[in-house]
Amino acid sequence: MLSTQPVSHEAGRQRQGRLWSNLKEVCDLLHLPPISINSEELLFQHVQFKTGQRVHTIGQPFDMLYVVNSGFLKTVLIDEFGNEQVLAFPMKGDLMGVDGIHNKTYSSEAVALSDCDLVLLPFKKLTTLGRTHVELENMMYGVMSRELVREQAMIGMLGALSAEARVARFLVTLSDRFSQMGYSSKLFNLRMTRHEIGSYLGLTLETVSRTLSAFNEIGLISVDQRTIGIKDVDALKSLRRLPPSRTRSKLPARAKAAAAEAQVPLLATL
Amino acid sequence: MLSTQPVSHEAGRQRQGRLWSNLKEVCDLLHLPPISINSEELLFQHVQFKTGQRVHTIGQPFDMLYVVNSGFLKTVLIDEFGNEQVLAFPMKGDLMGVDGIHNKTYSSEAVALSDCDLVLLPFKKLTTLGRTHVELENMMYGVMSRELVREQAMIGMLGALSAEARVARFLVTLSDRFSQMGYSSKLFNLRMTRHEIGSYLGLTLETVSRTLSAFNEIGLISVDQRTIGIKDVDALKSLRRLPPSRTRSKLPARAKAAAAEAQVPLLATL
DNA sequence: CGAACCATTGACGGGGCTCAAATTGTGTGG
DNA sequence: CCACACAATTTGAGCCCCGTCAATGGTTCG
Repeated sequence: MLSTQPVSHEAGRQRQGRLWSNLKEVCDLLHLPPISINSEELLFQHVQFKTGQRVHTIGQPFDMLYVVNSGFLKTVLIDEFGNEQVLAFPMKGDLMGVDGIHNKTYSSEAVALSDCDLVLLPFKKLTTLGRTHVELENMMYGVMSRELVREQAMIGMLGALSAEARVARFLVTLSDRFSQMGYSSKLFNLRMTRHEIGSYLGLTLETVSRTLSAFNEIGLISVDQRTIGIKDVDALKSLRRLPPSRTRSKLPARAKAAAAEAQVPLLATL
Repeated sequence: MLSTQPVSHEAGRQRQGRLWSNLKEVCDLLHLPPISINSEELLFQHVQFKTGQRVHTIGQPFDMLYVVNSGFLKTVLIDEFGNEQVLAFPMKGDLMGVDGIHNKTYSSEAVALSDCDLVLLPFKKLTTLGRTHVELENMMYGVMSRELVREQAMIGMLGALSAEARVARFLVTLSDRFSQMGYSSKLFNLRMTRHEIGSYLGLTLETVSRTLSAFNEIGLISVDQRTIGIKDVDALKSLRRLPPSRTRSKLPARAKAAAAEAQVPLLATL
C-alpha cells in the first residue's frame, strides 16, 4: 500500500508535461555541496517507474546514470543459475548505474520495489559538462568513490559479522536513511521481502525472519509483517559478534578508541 | 624468499636516479587501450616499498592514486576492535587509493606483502590533465567503475558461496592473475598467510587450511606451505555450492545459458 | 474467491567456528 | 652460523549457528 510514501516531489518542476530538475537540485539530492554553475537552464529529465518495473537490465547498453528522487528499488546480480544476489536497496538520494561505465553495459539490474521517480543523468552530457566545470567533475569522482567506500563497508560486514549483527546493522542503517528522508526513524515499513533482505545480507529468509522475531521478543524492536518499530537503537547499534574472531590484529594500539564498551551479551545468553 | 619474483621492471626508465613511467606505460599496466596523448614528456614517478611497509593508512590525507608495477600487497579495513578485514590483494596492474577521493582521506590501509614498486599518480594532476584529454578522463571513470564491478562480484561471492567454493574461486583467480603477469598459472607461491586469506574470504584460517588440505587429498591441487600447484582447474572452476539456495529467482528464462552442466558433486560426497 | 506469494515457526543436521596442541617455518641476536 | 623465540600451518575434537526441509496461516491481487 505504500501508505507512508509521499506523493510530492520536492525537487523537480513541471515543464512540457514532465518533471525536470536543475543541477542544484540534483546536488541536493546527492547530499553534495551545490555547484555554482552558470547554466541555470541545465535541466535533467525525470522518469517514473511502477512497482516491479526494471530500470535497466544486465548487458543493456549503458548511457545513463540515475538518481533516486522518490521510491525504493533493489539492484541485483544474476548468477549462472538464475539466482538473484541483492547488492543494494537504493532510495532517495542514491546513485545507480555507475557499474555500467566500465564495459559500456550495465553489470547489474535495477528493479523498482515501489513506484519510483528517478532523475536521468546522461553520462556523456555529464562528462562533457564536467570538462568545463571543475566542481561537477569533482562531484562525479566523489560520488563514484563514495559508492566504492560503501561497498567496501558491505564486504567488511559480510566477512566479519554474525547473522544477528547483520540484521541489526541493516535495521539501524534503514532507520538512519528514513530519518534523513524526513520519515520517522522509529517506525517504518520495509519495502522488500525477507527473501531479498536475506540475499542482501548473505542469509536465508528464515534466518532473517527468526532474527527479527528474536529482536522483537527481547524488546529491541516491534515486528508486524513489514512494519518495523525501533525500540532500542543503541542496543541494535552495539550488537556485534565476531564469528571469524581471533582475527584480531597484533597491533592493539590501533583501534582509534578501544572505546568499545561492554557489548550486548548477544541473544544466545538470554 | 620471493624466489619467483622478477627483479626487472619492464615499465619504467631511469631518470634522476629513480624510475619513471609515461602515460602509455601506465595504460599498459592497467590493461587499458593506450592513450594517444601529445605530452610524451608526461612522466610519473615510481616509489619502492619494502615488505611490511604501509603505502597509505586510514585517515591519511588523500592526494595520490597508486598503480602496482611489481610486488604484492593487501588492502584492509580496521574495525573498532582493531580487527583487520582484508579487502583485496592488489598486484601488478591494480589501482589503489580510489577510496580516498571521497572525504579526501583514505578509508583503507595498503600494506606491502613483498617488496613493491608502485607508480605514483597525483590525483590533481590526473584530473587537470583529463580536462583537456577526453581519453584520459574516460580512462579514469572506466577504472573506477571497474573497481566497483569487482567489488560487486566480491559481495556476490561472500553472500552466496560456500567455503569450498570461495577457496576454489580464490585459487582460480590467483592462477589467472599469475598467468596474466607471465608467471606459471600451474605453480605459484601465495604471498599472504592463511589468516589473511580467511579474512579476505570471510572464513577462519583453520577452514582455509582444511579446505586446501581437502583439495590436495582429492587431487585438485598440491599444497606445500605457501606453494600451490593447480592440478585440475576445471574442477576448481565448476566447484560451487549455494548455501543460501532456494534463492532462485522465479524468472527461469533469465540465465543467459542454463549451460551450467552437471557440477562437481562437491567434496562432501567423496 | 482462489492462487500465488509472503511470513512465521519447528525440527533437524551439518558446515564451519572455537579451542587446543603439535609441528614446522621464520627472523633475530649472540 | 646457530639457537631461540615467535609466527604460521596443520590437524583433531566438539559444538553451535544457521541452512535445510516442512507445515501453517496471512496477505495480495487478478
